[in-house]
Amino acid sequence: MLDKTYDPKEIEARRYPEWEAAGAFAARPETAKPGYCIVIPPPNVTGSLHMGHALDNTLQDVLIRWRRMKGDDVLWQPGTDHAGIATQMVVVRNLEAEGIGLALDGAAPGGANRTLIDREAFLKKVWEWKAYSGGTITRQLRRLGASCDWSRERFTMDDGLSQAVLKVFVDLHRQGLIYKDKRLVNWDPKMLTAISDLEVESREVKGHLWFLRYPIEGSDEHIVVATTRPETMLGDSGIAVHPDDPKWKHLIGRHAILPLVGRRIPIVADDYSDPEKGSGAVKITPAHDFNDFEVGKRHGLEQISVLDRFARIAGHIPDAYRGMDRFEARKKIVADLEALGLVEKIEPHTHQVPFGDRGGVPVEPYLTEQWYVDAKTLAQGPIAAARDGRVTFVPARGRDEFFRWMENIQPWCVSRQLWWGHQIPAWYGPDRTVFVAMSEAEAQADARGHYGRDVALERDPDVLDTWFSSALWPFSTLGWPERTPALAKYYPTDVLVTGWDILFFWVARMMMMGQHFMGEVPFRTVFLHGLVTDEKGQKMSKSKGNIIDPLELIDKYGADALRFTLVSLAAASGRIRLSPQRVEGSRNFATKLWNATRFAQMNGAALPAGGFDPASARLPLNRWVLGELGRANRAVDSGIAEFRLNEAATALYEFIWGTVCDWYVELAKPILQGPDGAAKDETRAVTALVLRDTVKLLHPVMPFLTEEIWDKLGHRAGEGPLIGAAWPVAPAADTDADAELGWLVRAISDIRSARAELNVPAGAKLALHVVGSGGTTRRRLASHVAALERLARLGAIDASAAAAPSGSLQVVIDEATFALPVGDVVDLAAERIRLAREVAKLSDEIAKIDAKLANAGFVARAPEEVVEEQRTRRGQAERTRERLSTALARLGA
RNA sequence: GGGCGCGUAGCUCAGCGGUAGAGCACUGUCUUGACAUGGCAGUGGCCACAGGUUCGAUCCCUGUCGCGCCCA
Repeated sequence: MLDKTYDPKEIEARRYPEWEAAGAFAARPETAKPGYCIVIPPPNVTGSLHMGHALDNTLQDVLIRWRRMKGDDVLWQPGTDHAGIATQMVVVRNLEAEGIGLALDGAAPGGANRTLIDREAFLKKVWEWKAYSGGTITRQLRRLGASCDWSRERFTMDDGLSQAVLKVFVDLHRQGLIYKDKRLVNWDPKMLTAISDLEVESREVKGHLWFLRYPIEGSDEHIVVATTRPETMLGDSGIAVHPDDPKWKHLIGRHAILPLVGRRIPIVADDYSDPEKGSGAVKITPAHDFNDFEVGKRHGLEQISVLDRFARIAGHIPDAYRGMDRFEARKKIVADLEALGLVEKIEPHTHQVPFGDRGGVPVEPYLTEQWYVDAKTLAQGPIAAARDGRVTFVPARGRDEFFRWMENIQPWCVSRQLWWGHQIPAWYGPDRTVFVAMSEAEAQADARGHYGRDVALERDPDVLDTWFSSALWPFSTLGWPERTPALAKYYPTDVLVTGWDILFFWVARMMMMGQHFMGEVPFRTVFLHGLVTDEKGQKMSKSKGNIIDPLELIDKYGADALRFTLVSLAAASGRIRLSPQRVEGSRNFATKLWNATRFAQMNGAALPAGGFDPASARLPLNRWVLGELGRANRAVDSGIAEFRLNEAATALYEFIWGTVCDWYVELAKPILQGPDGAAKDETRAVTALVLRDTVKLLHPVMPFLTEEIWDKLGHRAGEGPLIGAAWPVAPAADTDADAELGWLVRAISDIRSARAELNVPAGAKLALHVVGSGGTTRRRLASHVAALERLARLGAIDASAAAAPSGSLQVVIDEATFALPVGDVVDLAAERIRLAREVAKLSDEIAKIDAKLANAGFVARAPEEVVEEQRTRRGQAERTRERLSTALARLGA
């Protein structure tokens, strides 16, 4: 017997290790079963589970568990990525606490007795950290119930995956698709590395707009430029004005003399300048601004770097500023210009400033040599695949977003100035000739061929962007470059589940690499979901303090409740507002099923030894619920198959709570608690069957609860754990049984409504006199007498009364009028009002339908069945209204 | 500024050409042998606004207003 209350904590702690130990999550590539594969979007090894992970992985687990039950050989490939910057930061911070720093060129010496460690020693520390703390998030995924094949867990820095990274880099380089270039990058002056667009976040900053006057050469005139970054003026190499700007166009072709520096810089015409903004003239600093870089290229302007990698003033600049921090320099430069009378005005100005999301300081556009991937060329395959449907997006508009990005793609900067990551396999000769090779030995051989002798080679110190290795994830995790059986069976994978936010950064890159190296798309479907926010729709963030921790919700309500909630909300477009209240509701749903199971157990629900064929059920009640089970089965199945997981959740909720608990269980009580016999045997069998299949249907969404019930119902003994059970067959519906139970539900509901409305005491048993009943009604009354008595609180039933007793409450069900004498328990005036309102409601409906039918266009053009339906509805309403009017008349005016 | 999405019950959201739905909240009532983490019955909606297409529009089209996201 089940405990009185459902305790998710205890169940979940017990069930997961059981599954894992039994190998229930393991893929079996050697079997003949068709393969189904999802690769996990690898979380950062430094990460811990947040709500976004909870959603993403719940959706994946639903798909995986469902396909597993449908008979596929599923592989949910788990793992983590090495998160270059994040991990290096974490470890550096830990080392700092121990008084250890990195022996980086130019690193601040820090405290006097600080130890500096070299690259090799540092990497050892990182691996030590990983061994100790790197498993946090995978442990947390287990608490969520994720049925990943942990025996195949991968890490982007593993030997195999590193081998894949090497090969990809070397191959792309040989194919001319990786090259070195000097361009502007997002430079993090705190982390001292280039970072990707993804690692940059715009923050709104209250700053100023400085209007600076630059003297025009050979004249007393000045040109006024507006800038948010006066300190970069040291690197100005031109001024742009709009070609049609009446204020400045006369200066086009002239030169200005850069204050403080004395450089002669040209004034050029470029429609990048907006005459409406600022002063209409823009100072151009090609080495320190992405837009200026482009403008500079168009006009052949010099690229003058005036910052070093710490964002200190450096280069060909007046010595007065040398070595100053960029923000100090800003103050001094503005003060110096003011002293010269060259500051026209200063306006407060709010603007977007790019910050490094790890370092937390403003990112500097910085001119450096870096390694680039020719993304434009690699994007052609993915664009074609999305166009011809080899890859589909859910929802479909993901495809348009994908095109927009892919068609405007920029070269991808893949080098990072870090120690933790895949070191770039490039070696430089004494004259900086570069040799890219799989190993130092190969590079040496190449160098010997080039120079005609052995030379000393120096390896490129940089590492690759973490996304570079993540891009290979769908095939590197399956063993590539080895041709493993797993690779053969599971590539292309089936679905990639992720948020909109990394569609470009990750999905696009996996497609580029997958198609280039495997010749096939990495996945068939990209399933995109929204961002989880708090209940006010605010993005969760530490600084706002509105983070809802999934683990806290799991502790409080259970993983199943959290999963059910997330799946229910998965259709919400854009963002998913999660409130603990909603999770509480899902926990209540779990409790409801738990208690229905208790009821079944207490009433001897069990499948007969030889099994039970649903088609053999005789009782309309049982035939009806089996039909409903079949409908629920199809709704859940198609909901998951078509990625409308919220519809699957709704179907489960309605079936379990609305159909089974509210009606089937209640209607079955008289039988189960009545005399022994065929009806009782059948109902016990059907109850058991419904419950057995229900937990199967619910299992992908609520795995723990269902596994527990499955076990407690005794199925585990014969059939093994639920996780490995087969998806149930949907029983057929029976229209006669549907009609009969529909009638019964209507009769009970209508009687209950009337009673409640007239304040008939809940416990009062009323006699029922059915007037005008036809044969079907009389037969139905006879077979459901016990249910009616119990659920509608009735006493004696007269199925074919000649007339309604005076002082009756009256309810019309089809052709019959159900009269329930209430005597003086009830105020009959209230009943008259109630009936009159019912009549009025029907009259309204009839009038509406009449207006439709009177419309010649409707009758002529609407489909015949729609018109017919209106006529039928009108007829029914009319007949019901007549009977209600008669009932009303019977009460006297 | 460019692109996209969203305005449906008090709140959070489904639905998306032919009778407006759910959860939560709220009201009344019930300690009935599965369940008070519950039962039963209710209240609550010019489906943002204005045009258009259509026999018919919450749903399709156009515009307006409001909100959000992404890219500049």
